Amino acid sequence: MESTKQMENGVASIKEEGFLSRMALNDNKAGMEGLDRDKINKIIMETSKGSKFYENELKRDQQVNQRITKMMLQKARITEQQLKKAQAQVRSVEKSRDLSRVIVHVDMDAFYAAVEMRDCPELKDKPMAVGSTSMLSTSNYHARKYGVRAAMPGFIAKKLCPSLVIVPLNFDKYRAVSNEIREIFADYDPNFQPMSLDEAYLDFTDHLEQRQHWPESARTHHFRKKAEPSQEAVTEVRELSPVLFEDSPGSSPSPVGPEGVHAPAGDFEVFGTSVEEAVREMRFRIEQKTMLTASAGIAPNMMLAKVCSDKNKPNGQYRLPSTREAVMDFIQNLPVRKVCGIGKVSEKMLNALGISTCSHLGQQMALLSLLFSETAWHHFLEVSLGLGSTYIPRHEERKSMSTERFFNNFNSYLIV
DNA sequence: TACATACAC
DNA sequence: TATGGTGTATGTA
Repeated sequence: MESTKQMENGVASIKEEGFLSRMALNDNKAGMEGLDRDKINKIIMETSKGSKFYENELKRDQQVNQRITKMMLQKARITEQQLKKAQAQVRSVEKSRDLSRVIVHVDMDAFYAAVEMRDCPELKDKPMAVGSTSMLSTSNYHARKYGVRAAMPGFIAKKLCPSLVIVPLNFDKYRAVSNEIREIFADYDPNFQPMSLDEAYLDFTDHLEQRQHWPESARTHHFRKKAEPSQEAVTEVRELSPVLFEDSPGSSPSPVGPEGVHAPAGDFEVFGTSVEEAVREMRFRIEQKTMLTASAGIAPNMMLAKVCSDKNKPNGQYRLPSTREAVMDFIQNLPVRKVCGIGKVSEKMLNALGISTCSHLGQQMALLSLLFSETAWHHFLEVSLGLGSTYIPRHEERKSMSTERFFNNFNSYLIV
């Protein structure tokens, strides 16, 4: 009874934009909190109206709406048997919970935009995006305040922010930086899994075990060398690191960590042996090597680590403790849309059922078993319990990305 | 098997 | 003027 009531409330309170939700701004990204969605969406709609693209999106949205009405018709009363069956599955899947691994998700902050800002300091204080007038790949945090974000066409972004500077893509540069950060990743997990040029999953478990026996010297890392006396007046190099966000958490704030970390007084810093310290060290090395910042999430599985890496973005990290209680707590109010694999369509369908957070998901497993395929349902079930993969497939095992392979071959071909 | 849809980057 | 290109996974005819 209680759950039905909650559902009705849910339906009533869904952020009302059932109309063309696929076109609306997706502010599900760091640096986009508290924007005037209505105003932004109005501009997006007005600019898009009548275009071929708009008509197509309209059609697709209606298709999804049809799926939803169909689903609502199927939404018969849940039998006691289905409820029991769902509960049994929950218990069984719960038993598979594995909290023994330490998974890290690393993600460069506004990657392409940050590279361009690094190489052209004039861009630093300006709202800018990388891409073209027809499509943007990413935007800096300045631009995000205007609602300008990745996957938005440049001409619409220009309407939202007339002073926006659009820089064309320099893939060769991003690829070079990517190689640099991957070298660092490999020191922590030789089998790390890159998801794109700027993002990877790492299993830190083995590294942490080794690390406990490491001397300080192995945990000491130097700041990028300062100006040589012979060189022309180069100011403190750290200042060259692009400032992404005014109140950025920063990567080296902890003057005294839990393990009595050395304050970064000299030109080096000693990192501790905990996970946090190891990850902070990795981010420090990335910043020193590339002058770009990364964010990271630490959790017992990939699904959670991914969500965590977004939590203190940019230039921050977040660790979710490896206890069932901490995980369930974390999941509680997590919007389903934040979960990797749940996109705009799934979100809309779930919303129609009054489900917007992961705890709602858990409350409605019986109903969902009625309306979704076995695999989709199983995914929802795992999400609602905060479960995810704890095994990161090694490099060779991965289904190769053709572009990656192509470029690697291309490079070696050039070298020869 | 072939095609469509959803999703991610 | 104008809304990517490419890969994986899944569902269906």
